This record gives sequence, C-alpha cells and structure tokens, in this order.
Amino acid sequence: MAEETNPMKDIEEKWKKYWEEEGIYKFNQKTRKKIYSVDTPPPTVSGRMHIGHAFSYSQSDFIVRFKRMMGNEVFYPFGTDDNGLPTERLVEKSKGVHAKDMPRKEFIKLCMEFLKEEIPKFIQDWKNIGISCDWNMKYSTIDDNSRKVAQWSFLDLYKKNRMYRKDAPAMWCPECRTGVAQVEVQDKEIDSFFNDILFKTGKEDLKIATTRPELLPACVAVFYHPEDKRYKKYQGKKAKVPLMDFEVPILEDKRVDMKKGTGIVMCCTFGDQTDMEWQKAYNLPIKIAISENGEMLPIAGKYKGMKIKEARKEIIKDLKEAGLLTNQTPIKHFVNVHERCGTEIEFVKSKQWFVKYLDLKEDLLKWGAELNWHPLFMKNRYDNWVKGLQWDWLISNQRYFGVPFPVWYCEKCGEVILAKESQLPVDPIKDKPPVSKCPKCKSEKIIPETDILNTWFTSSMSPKLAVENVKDEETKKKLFPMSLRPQAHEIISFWLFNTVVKSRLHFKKNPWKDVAISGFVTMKGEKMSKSKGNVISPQEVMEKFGADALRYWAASSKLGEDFDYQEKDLVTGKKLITKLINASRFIFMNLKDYKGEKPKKLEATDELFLNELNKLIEGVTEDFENYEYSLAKQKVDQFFWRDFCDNYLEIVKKRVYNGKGNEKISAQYALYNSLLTILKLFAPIIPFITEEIYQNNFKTFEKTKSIHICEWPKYQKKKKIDENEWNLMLEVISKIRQEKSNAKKPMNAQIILTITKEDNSSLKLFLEDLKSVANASEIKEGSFNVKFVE
RNA sequence: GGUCCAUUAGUCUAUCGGCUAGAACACCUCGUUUACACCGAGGAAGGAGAGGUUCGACUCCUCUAUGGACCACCA
Repeated sequence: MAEETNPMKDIEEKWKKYWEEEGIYKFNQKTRKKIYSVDTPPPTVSGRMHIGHAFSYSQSDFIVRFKRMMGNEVFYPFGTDDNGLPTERLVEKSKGVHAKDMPRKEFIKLCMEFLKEEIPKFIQDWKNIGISCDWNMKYSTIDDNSRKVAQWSFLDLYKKNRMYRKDAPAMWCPECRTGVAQVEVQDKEIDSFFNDILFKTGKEDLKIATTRPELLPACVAVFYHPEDKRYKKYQGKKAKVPLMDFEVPILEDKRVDMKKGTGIVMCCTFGDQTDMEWQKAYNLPIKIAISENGEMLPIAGKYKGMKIKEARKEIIKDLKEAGLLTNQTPIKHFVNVHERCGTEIEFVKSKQWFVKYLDLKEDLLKWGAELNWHPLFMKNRYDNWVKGLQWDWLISNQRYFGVPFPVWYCEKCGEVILAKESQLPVDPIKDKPPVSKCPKCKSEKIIPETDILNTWFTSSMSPKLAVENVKDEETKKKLFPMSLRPQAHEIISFWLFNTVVKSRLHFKKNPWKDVAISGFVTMKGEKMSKSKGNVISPQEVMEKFGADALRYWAASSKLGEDFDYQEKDLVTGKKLITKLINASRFIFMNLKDYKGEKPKKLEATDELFLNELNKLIEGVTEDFENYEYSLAKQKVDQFFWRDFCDNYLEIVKKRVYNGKGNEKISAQYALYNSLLTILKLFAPIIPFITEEIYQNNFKTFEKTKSIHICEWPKYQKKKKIDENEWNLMLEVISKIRQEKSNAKKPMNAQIILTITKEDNSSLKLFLEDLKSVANASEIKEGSFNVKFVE
C-alpha cells in the first residue's frame, strides 16, 4: 500500500460531531412513533475495542439505522460492563498493583478513578465506527443505578425463593481467590504426567495412576470397577496411602474406567466431580488438603504451606526416594481453568450464594424457543448449554470491586438480614442495616456481607439498566420487552442465557423479541486471539481505510457466519467510497442549473432506469427487514456500479452535457433522485460518506437535517414496464463494447451499428440514447454488427 | 464423547431444486473518453468424495473426508 493518508478522517470527525450536537440519534421520550428498542450487551472494559466488536456492533448498527429511517423511534443505549473481576484484573495490570496488598477502600477508589479516565477512551472506538447509539442513554454496570437494579434483583429473587447460600464445594480459582461459575470455566490442554504410585495392602501392592499426587493427603478411598477381575480379591481390604500415615478402604464402583491408567483410581475429597459424587454415595470422610489460596493445609503434614505445584514436585520426589513411584508417563490432557486468568480450577468448600435454576431446565428450553433467532441454528448453542448445566448459578465473588450484596448476617445465629428496597443502592460495609438487632435471636452483632456480586449478575439486567434513564412512564412500558438483542455467538451461554433467566424470574417475560447473532472474525480459518498472535486491530484498520470501509467490510458476511479477515475487502470498501464521491461530483457538476423540478414527461430510458431502481428498493427493503444486510449491501453495490455508473451514467452523459429542455431535465431529475436513493440505501452501512454527499448536495433541497433521519425510499407499484428492456439494453451495449475491445479500439470510437430487427423494435424508444452511449452515427437493422467509422 | 456450522475459481464470498454458477481481489489483453487509473472494456479460471431422492441437485437426504466452533468428560 503506497498511500497511507486517509481523506475520510476529517469527514468522519465532522459528522460524528454534528450527529452528537444535533442529537440525530437522540431517543425522543415523548414519541408517538413505533418504538424499536435494542439491548446491546455492554462490552467489558478490558483494554480496547477489538475487531470482533467492530464486526458485531457494526452489524447491529446496520439494522438499527435501517429501522430508524423506516420511521421507528429507536431506543439504542450504550453501556459498559465495568465491575468485578475483569475490571480488577485490568486495573491491577495497568497500575501494577495487587488488590490483596492494599486496603479494600483504596483499591475500590483506584478502580473508580481508573474507569473515569478509561471509559471515555474505550467508548470512543464505538463512536469512531459510527455506532448510532444515543450517547445520552449511557450506563455503566457499576453506576448507582446499576447497583440499585442489581441489588433489587437480588432481593426480588430472594423473595421468590430463587436465592440460597450454601457452604459446599464449589469451583474455585486459587489465583483470583474467588468462587467461579460454570460459565467462567474453560478447557485448556496441558502437559502432565500419569504417576503410577504404589499403595501397600498387605497383599500385592496396588498400582494407582494419578496426575495429582499432591492430593494424596486428601485420599479417602480407592476404587476399581466391579467387573474388573484383577482387583476383585481386594474387596473389603484396605490400602495404605503412601507417604501418609493412614489407610483407606478399597471399594468398587461402576464409574471407574477399567481401561484408564491402571484401572484403579484414588478418590480424594474435592479432587473432581466424580470424587464428590463418591464422597456422598459412600459417605466418605471429608478431607480438605488445599486452601483457598492454593496452598497445602496442615493435613498435608510436611507439605503444609506449599503451593500446589510445589507440593506435587516434592511428593513425587519423596515417592521416588521411597521406591513408591514405579513409572511416569507424560500425557497431554484437558483441565478446567478459570477463563480470566488461566489458573486450574480447584473444588473448595466455601460459603457461596447461588441462584437456583437447575430445576427449570425444561422451562429454560421453552423460553429460548420463544425467541426469534437470527440465524435459527444458533438456538442450538442455547439448548446445548441448558442441557449441560450442572450447577446452580454461583453469583458471589470473594473480591472487592463490584456491586455489594444488599445483605448482613447475624454473627450469632447466621440469620440473613436483607436491605430495604428504599435503601438501595446500599453498601453493607459502610451503611447501617435496617435493624439494630437480629430479628431472630436479638443479638446486636450484625456483620456485613463482604463478597460482591459476580459481574454477570448485573450485566444480565441490561434490558433494565438503560431503561431507567427514561423518565416518561408510558414510554418506559413500551421498552420492555425490547425488540432486538444483537450479540456475538460466544456469549450465548453468558449474557443471553443469564438475561433470559433474570427476565423470566423477575417479570415472567422474555427480555427481547428477536436476537441477532454475529459470527467471528477469523484469520486463515481460525478464531483470532491474543494467544495465537493473529489479532488485527480495528483502530489500525480505521486509520488506514476509514470507518466506512470497516463497516462495509463487516457487511460482507451474513449474520452468524464467520468471516475471514482479508485486507482486500477493506480495499474494496475504500474504492466504493471513492467511486461514490466521483459519481456525485459528476452528477452535481451537471445539476448546477437544476432547480429540483419534475420533467413534463420522463424520457423513456430514464423511466426504464427509475423502474429498475424501484425494483432495487423493494429487494433491499425486504433484505433489511429480514436482517439480511449483506444481501442488501450486495444488491445496492451491484446496482450502483453496474447499472448506475457503468451504464446509466454513460447513457445519459451526452444528454446532460448537450441536451436541451425536457430531455435534459428528465435526465437531471433521474440523476438527482437515483443518486439520492442509492445514498439512502447505502446509508445504514456507510454512514459517513453518505452523510457527506447528502449534506453537500442534497440538503438544500431535502431540508432534513441528516440523511440518517431521512425517510427510507418507498417502493412504488408502478404501471407495467417491460422489465427485459433494460437488460436487453445492457446486453446490446455490452456486445458493442466487446467488439470495440476485441478490435482494440477506444470505447468512444465512432461506429455504425446494426442490430436485429427484434432488438430494434424492442428498443425503439431508446435508440437515441443507445446511439449516444455507443457513439453510433446511425443504427441499422440486420444481423448484429459493429462497423468502425475511420 | 455430544451438538452445530462449513467445504463453490489462486484467494475470499453469493446463489428460495431450473445454472449458460454471480461478484470482488489477484492474473492476462486492451483502452487515457470533459466523474473516477482508487478508472473503463474484455478474457482465462470453480461446486471435497461416494451414494440416494427428483423430470432436473451447487442447492434436499445419508455416509466419508477435511476444517472450524460450542458443550461435556478428563484418575
């Protein structure tokens, strides 16, 4: 790429400013119009907008802009998700601090200050790509209103018996020191060893294969499969746990895989889910070897205080020395890790709050089916997720920066004391509980809950969060359920699912009518990710090609389809913009004396062309209605290049240069209106350049403040025109050009044209224009022939 | 292991069962014509494999192969 300057930059700046100042996308609360409302998932504040955001948010914006031009009052707020663990990690990283090393208050203050500074920069990227939100309807999932809504949600669910607190094993991240929900856990393949370890039994030694020797101190039993003949003889016997000073029973259970390892497995409390099932089923003792910090507990004897990996190393060393380690097989296997930090998940017994929903699986499937999915196959993701749910929703995090639980406890009897609704938003650490004594035991010792609500608990309220900014009660009612939820497919199990859950539990209604799911941007077929190092920054793309080109690129792929990033697609977008500028320049050069009048009678060719345009409107409107913006784009694109620039403009060129009276006015009228229509049809996709051309040329006639609030072109049912005439015209022109090209003559070479009797009669109304575009001195009748005039 | 999506020119993508398969980029040939060389005209180039349904299949079904994603399991 030779040239790096982007002429669109100033244009983009100018209109961005204009749109905000003029409130072009402002939501009118007193509206009488039909409302189209959009619940955009607030992006997590974590660095900068990535290309996937640009892709997905652009796609929603196409639809929104179309709906706005169609005459809907659009409610399109924008939020940022900026609380909880992700924000904490970002702050820790950017500021080089650790939350655990500083007072809670100070860390929270630091987070708030950081956000105040970062959020405007973060949001700027969305403004830069031309997202047509009402930026006055901005919310943050940590602002007072969001705290209030989240805490209200907690209280409401509590009252509906959907909230419970349990001291039980839960998934736990030793790095972040917090409980984690099923949705926050990911797979990661790691290198490990199968260690064959000897357990003494009094008879032959038992060889047990394990990847986690550090859990030996928590071993409570060993299992074999009931049909495994090798081990039948051990039934009812005991085995001595190596290095440890205790014995465990040898039991049989069907859940053992005979083919895996040595066919014998050790069961350690909380080793994994099966271990927990066994603990319950056989009423085994509970032994906890790992602390919440990921350190070995006193039960581990000499390994106490060591980190998990350190302990593993030491134990292996000691086993080797004692001759109890017979073999080590290197393996690769998948483990569960915390998605925020990549640390392996442990099961730790701790007190956590849960939303009860496992009992609702069937309802959840039903509710999901009530949404209009675009595309439909994405519903499978939702169903799949619901069917695979194994835990209730863990919503408490043992962290600092987030929405506090509106809860205190009686220290003596443990009674839960809820905040009053009128108190919200509340911080139990700072604020007083609504009662001075425990209502149950009358103790005066009341302590606050120090955990915070997981960030999804708040962001799943997004349809409510922004609506609170609307004051008009009548309008507010119309904003729920929302019309559309646009989002990418990887967060179906997060936001979409959680939001449906919340909405149904609180209001017994789905949060939205339609959902539109975007695909991924891929790089040579693979998902882009930082770890793979194949990330493209949208900021750089915009710098080079401009926002419209980026959006044009995002419009190339259908909803739900992954799209492979290739720079050439941006080049195509940029070219289109240039072409639009040039075509407009040409047209308005020839419209200087045009006052907007209608011709007395449209010339036949102009009428024919406008009829084609009319058909285009019909198709494009239908495509946008179906959320098929990529088909719409393709149609307008093709029409603009082929029908309009390459043919129609060439056909009428001379008529507007040299024509007189009605024949000229007819062409001018057609040019004015077709360009305006094309711009409008392009406007949802490339808002900047269409606005630029509109403002510079059309606004004096059209009056509307911005093309983006102009009326969408209407399809008009017209009297029948033979539709094949236009195509026939193009066909004949193409054949003439082919002849010229074959003869290596310039396109304006003068010719004598002969066309068939049939064509001649079909095109009889257009012969003058045909002569003009072909530069034919005369048109004869006969078999097709192009004769060059020297 | 379960589920879903994909497989069309060199590349990326389009196509309600009628296809002579349509664009774009790259490639080749030609053309500076008073909007545009970031252009125009023309050209070469394509349906993963095997079955089936059908008058007719790129399109629908089954299987295979390859790629991708989501979910689950993982001693």
